[in-house]
Amino acid sequence: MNGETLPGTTDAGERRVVLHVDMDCFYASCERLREPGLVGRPLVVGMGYDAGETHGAVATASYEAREYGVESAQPISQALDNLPRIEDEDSADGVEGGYYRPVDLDFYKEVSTQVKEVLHDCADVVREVSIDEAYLDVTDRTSWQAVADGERTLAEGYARHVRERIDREVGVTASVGVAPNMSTAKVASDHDKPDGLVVVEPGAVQEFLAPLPVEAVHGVGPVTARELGELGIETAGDLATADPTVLQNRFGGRGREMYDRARGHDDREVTPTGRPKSLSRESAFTEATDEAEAKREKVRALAVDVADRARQRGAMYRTIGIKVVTPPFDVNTRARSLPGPVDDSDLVESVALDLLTEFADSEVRKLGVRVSNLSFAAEEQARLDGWEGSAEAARPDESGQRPTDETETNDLRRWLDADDDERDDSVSGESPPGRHRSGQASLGDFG
DNA sequence: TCTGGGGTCCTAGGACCC
DNA sequence: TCTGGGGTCCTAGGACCC
Repeated sequence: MNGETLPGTTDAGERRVVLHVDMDCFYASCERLREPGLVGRPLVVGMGYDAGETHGAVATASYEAREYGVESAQPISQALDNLPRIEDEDSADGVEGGYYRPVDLDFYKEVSTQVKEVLHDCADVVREVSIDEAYLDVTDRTSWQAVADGERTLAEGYARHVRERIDREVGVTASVGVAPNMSTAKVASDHDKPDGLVVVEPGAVQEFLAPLPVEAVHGVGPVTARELGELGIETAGDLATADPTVLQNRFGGRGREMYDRARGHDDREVTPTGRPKSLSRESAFTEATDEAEAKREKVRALAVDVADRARQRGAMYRTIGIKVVTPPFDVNTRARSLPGPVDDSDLVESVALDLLTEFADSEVRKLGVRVSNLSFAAEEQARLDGWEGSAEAARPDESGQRPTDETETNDLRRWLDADDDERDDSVSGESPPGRHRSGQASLGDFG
């Protein structure tokens, strides 16, 4: 192409080549990797499911299982109605039924790591979205240039190569969407699953999107789709030709966003995966309970879990919250922010339990604990070193701890020591002590 | 059909400050 | 006495995604 651009692609952004890689029913593929006998059979992987049980929900169903009406997020009990479990797997040949396995996230993460290694090898910038999904910017590795037969592009060949490498080196299949921007690539990868490859060239974006239902647009879920339907907007094409002012008035910032997406406009850069914003753990009761000690026990366990995970990832948190799901399915959240970032399991536990007291008498079906307002020690330290301009001030002393402001330290100490009533007063009355600047606050630091 | 676990981003109101 | 507006932080909830 000698550096020329196709008609209608004068916009520099249109020359980008973005891949969206979406692993096909990933959990099921992982199970088949270590249990090849499951290949070609209906397979259901259940979350909160134990072998032989009926509780939990479907995390992933293989395409063979989907034929029976088993869907993601379905209760296992319902999946079993649609697809009876094969009880005697050793003599299951020719027997009608499905195979059920509990989720084994650690194993799936190992497989995911192998896939991500291939992806990072194939692209300069990789944004990992989840365990089984990523965006790649491969503009510097390929282009939209047509190859010999004029019907394909270099980009398509490159995407094919990425897919084949994943299959060959890891042994699982992926669907790949190729487009000049992220949102279109995402829709493209969804368009032909499993084992699909859909290429949307810069000049063909609107034409590709127009006939799709609005739900195909990333960010449009069931609630928004229903509201759009009331406005007579059924397809992405309808959305693309709707009045953006009307959309904005009705949906706020999201309105403009879905309008742009439906038109195939998306100038977001593919940026590498960032730090998490929050960490949480949640767990459901087999049956809703109003028993206070059972609830407290669960919250304690979740708190310890979350705090552990935060520590493993080097995260400190300034906000601790709980989630309480009451029947029929009401989600309540409560949160409390601390004066400074901490890394303290006991504190997560005590704050979470304190927040739970409001629900002491409630019937509860599910509980969660979350930490947010995260900061990461190494990063924070580097930033502070830069900002404060004084490496001396920020350097850890011999005990490995950084010098801290004494007033703030005492304030935080007092805040932490205060019993609930006092703390409530200090939070709602006088303002709590100022944010702890060092970014290193930990209960242990003040003992 | 009584609904699993982990996230993200946005909105809206109130407190508080200038 | 009545009268403003802007900005930030916090909490709670909602929609969405995988």
